[in-house]
Amino acid sequence: MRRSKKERQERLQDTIQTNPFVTDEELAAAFNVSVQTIRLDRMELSIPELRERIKYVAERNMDDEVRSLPIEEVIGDIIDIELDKSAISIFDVKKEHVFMRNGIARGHHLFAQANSLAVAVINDEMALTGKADIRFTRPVREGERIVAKAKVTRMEKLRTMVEVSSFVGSELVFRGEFSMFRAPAAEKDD
Amino acid sequence: MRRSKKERQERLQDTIQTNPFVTDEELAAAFNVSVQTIRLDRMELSIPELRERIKYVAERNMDDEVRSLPIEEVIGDIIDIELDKSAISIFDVKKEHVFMRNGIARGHHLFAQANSLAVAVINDEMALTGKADIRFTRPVREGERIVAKAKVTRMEKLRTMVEVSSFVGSELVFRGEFSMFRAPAAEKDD
DNA sequence: TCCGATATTAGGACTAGGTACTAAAATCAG
DNA sequence: CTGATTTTAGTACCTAGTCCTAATATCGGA
Repeated sequence: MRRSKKERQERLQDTIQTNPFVTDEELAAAFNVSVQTIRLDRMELSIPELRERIKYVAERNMDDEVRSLPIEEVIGDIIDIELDKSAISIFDVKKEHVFMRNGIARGHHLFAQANSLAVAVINDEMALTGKADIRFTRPVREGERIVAKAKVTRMEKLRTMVEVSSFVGSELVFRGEFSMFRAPAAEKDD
Repeated sequence: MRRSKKERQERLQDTIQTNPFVTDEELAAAFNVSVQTIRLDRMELSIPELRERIKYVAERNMDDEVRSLPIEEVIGDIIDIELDKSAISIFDVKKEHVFMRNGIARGHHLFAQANSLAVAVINDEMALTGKADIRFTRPVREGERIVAKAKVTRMEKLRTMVEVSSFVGSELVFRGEFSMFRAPAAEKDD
């Protein structure tokens, strides 16, 4: 064993994540183990086979042209959602999100996460932000994980109010009140 | 012949175009010919096999992801700026900025342009957004050009108020009032 | 109507990149 | 040193094909 099984599996996951097009054979060669070991690893990690991975990526691409607002469009990862009630997403602040000069996250990323979550929580064909009242309460830095919590506070015919609070640990870093328009059907075209 | 070979091949091309995920067997059933005929057709039309098609779509998707994710730098091009007074930037709404299903620009891009401009107009080492009161007055669509105009309305010791109005043509699409903190220089890192 | 050309179908051998399973061998940990 | 864990090996089978040969079906013209 070059390294522990655990480490290999972690790196495997990583490798496949960044390059879903890699075959078991290539992986076996890369990690210097047998193809069967790679397959066992994949099974333990529930990583589908090459063709399924490729298909998944391709399907997501197709969706771009047809389907409705998927999870992929949300900034940050939704970890919990109850439509028209509440939702939680996390967003890891990386180098590309901060000002170079001071390492502080640019406001629009926090806004994007919150706004995105406000859109996602709405249980309708379409949701658009009408108004927003937001407040950045503490700068967020690279490496920090922002947990955004959205709560639907009021639902009217056209307008839905969503309150989003974002935290790093237990500290509030952002708060926003979003007034969302919901459109049950298609166009309100110009 | 159910129909002419020519017609079948045209429809075949069409079918595969809109649904690259279809197998030869499914196509054979659909056109009521044998699988072999479909394969001959594909060959004559130089249409690759299912897996190659899927792979192609998936690869395109990978490219997309790499280029669409980072929201970097100043959002929009600044075309005029007078520090601590006013600034103007333009932002062209492209496919990657809109919701797939309705072609309407996602709010955070408008916010990002405005916020970015509010930061840029501040003549100091550093500027951070403290509060913002924003309003989306009209949906913006793919292909439209947003002109954001920022105006510094009040300057206090720590706080600077910036008003940003964004237009498409002569129509107001977004308005925001930003309360910016300038250069508390956040003692920590760098 | 028959003839040749074109079109279609059938079948076999082979491929990649797997799954699912069994079994043996190697390695680790107490 | 023993028992459990991990790794490797090998088999049969799968899908969605390729490539190739050969037989059959159908059409269009003299």
